[in-house]
Amino acid sequence: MKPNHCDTIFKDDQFQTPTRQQKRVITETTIKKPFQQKQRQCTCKKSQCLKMYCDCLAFGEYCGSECSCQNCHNDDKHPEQRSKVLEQMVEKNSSAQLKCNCRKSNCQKKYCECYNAGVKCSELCKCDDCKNSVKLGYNQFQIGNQKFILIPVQTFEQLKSQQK
DNA sequence: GAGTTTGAAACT
DNA sequence: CAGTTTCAAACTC
Repeated sequence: MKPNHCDTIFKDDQFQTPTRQQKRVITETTIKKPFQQKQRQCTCKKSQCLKMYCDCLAFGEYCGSECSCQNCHNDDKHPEQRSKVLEQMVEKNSSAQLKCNCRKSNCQKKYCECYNAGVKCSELCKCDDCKNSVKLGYNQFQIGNQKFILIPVQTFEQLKSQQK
């Protein structure tokens, strides 16, 4: 599995863990280990945390103590099943495009992948009555009133050292 | 906190 | 490919 995740989002002086919907955008940028990452929390009951429904797995992470999942297989005791799913995930992500099929949310709620990632809906989308007018550049996200900028880890580390 | 709504992911 | 079901998160009350 190729290393392909950048998990650092820079917002003023705070750092946040990206959500599942932001992931597809993130995977195209720089890519390294998460920095000061908040433990992801899932509540999976039926998927055994072995499907993309699981937020932790969707990021290639193990479930942790913060999770309240049931019958979790996203741990180091099920390496074969886990790696199999992750390989499929990488294949999908390598050609991933941000597109939604929203019917009722007008692409104005976080149900919409595009909206949640702060990306304007495109012609790839099949959404109904789209009102998603978010117009941020690549690597930028807006959630509520807060804007987020995705930056390379190296840049992040530079900024961090400058702040001291 | 419980129940409902939503749409991606999975399945057929 | 399209339609349906399953699922967990987003949302509402």
